[in-house]
Amino acid sequence: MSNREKYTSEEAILEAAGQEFMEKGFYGARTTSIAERAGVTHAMLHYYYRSKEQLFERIVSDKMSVIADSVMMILVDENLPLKERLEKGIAKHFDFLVSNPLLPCFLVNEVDRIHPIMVDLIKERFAVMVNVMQKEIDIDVRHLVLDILSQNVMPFLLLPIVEKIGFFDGGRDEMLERIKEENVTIILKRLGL
Amino acid sequence: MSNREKYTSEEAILEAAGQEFMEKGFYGARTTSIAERAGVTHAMLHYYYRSKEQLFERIVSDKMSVIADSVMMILVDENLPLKERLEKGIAKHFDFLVSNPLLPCFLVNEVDRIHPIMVDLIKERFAVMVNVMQKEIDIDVRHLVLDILSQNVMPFLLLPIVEKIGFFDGGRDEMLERIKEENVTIILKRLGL
DNA sequence: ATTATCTATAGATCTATAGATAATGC
DNA sequence: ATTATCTATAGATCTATAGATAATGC
Repeated sequence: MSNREKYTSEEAILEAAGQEFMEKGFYGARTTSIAERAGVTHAMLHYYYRSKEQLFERIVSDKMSVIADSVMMILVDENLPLKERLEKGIAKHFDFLVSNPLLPCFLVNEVDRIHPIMVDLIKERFAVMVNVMQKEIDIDVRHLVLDILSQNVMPFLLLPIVEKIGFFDGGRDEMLERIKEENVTIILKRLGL
Repeated sequence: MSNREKYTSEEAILEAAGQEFMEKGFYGARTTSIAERAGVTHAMLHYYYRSKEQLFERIVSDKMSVIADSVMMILVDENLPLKERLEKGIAKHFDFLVSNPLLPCFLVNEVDRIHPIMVDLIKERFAVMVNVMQKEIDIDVRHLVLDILSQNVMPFLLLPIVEKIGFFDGGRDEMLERIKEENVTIILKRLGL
C-alpha cells in the first residue's frame, strides 16, 4: 500500500468520524454519513474500523487524550509569581477551548464510554495538577481546579443558548474575550490575589 | 373516558418519555422503550402524541420551562442584605440541581430544538434577573449571573467523571455539600463581600 | 500475495399507521 | 358515538458483510 493512499482513506474516516460524533453523538451519528464526509465508500469504514462501536471508542480515546492534555495547560512552568502563572494558565486553557468548542459537550455526553485506560490518564493528570498547585495555595486546590474548569468550560456549553437569547451584546469573539478576563478575575479574587 | 385512565396512559407516556429522552437524548431514545417504560402498547404513544418528534418537542418545552423557573430562584425577595440574599439564592439554585441532576445535560444537548416561545421565556427571565440585581451591584451583572450558573451547573455535568476518577474523597452528598459552600464563597469573594 | 476498494444485499431495528376490538359517557 | 387500546405490518433506515475487482509492493 502507498502511504499516501493509506492516509487518504483511513485517516479521512477518522477525521470525519470525529466531526460526526462530536456533532451528533453516538446514536445520532450514521456510519453512512461518516463515509460520505470522508469521501469513501461505506464499506471502507468497516474495512478499517470493523464496527461503528469500535470506531467510536477510538474517537472517544483520542478526544479524551486531548482533553487530559488541555488540563495541564493551566500549569505554566515559568518562573513567574503565582498570580501571573494563574493568569497565563487560565487564559491558555480558555484559548484551547476557543479552538475546540465542541469538546466539552462531547466529554459530558460520552463519559460512561471512556476506556479505563483513559480514566487513569485523566486521573493522573489531575493528581499532578493538584499536587503542584497545592504547594503554594492554602485552600483546597481541588475546589479551585473545579472552579477554574467550571468557569472556563461552561461558557462553551452554554454558548448556543447564550447567543440565541442575545445575553451579551457585541460579537462572539468580543464576548469570549470579556468572559476570559472575567474568569481570570474571579479566580484571583477567590484567592485574594 | 375516565380521568383516571386518561392520566394513567397519556401522562405515563409523558413521564416515561421525559426519563428516556433525558437519559439517552433524541436519537438514543426509542419510542418502543418509552412505551415499555410507561407500561402501554407502542401504538398508544402515537395515538396521543402523533410522532416521536412531537413528543420530544413537548418534553423539551416542559423541561425548559422548569429550567427557566429555576434561574429565578437565585433572586430571593426577602428583606435581607445583598450578601445573605446571594447566599440563600445560590444555595437554593444548587439544591434545585441536586433534585434535577440530568436537566443541565439535557439543556446543553437539545439547545437547538428549543421552541422560539421558550427562548423568549428564558430571555425574559434572564432580563428580569439582571435588572433586579444590577441595581445593587456595580460590576456587569451578566457576567456575575454566568459565573453563578457556571459554578452551580458545571459540577452536575462533571459529576459522572468526577466520581469516576475519585477526584474528591467522601461520599457524593458530602462532596456536593462542600461544592455548594465553595460556590457561595467564590461569588461573595468576587464581589468583595 | 497483500492491501484497498466497490457493488449488492442480508438482517436487524425503529417509526408509524391501518384496521379491528373493547371501554366509556351521554 | 367517542375515546382508548391491541395486533399486525408496511416502509424506511442503518449496520455489517460477502464476494468480486482493482491497485500495490515484493
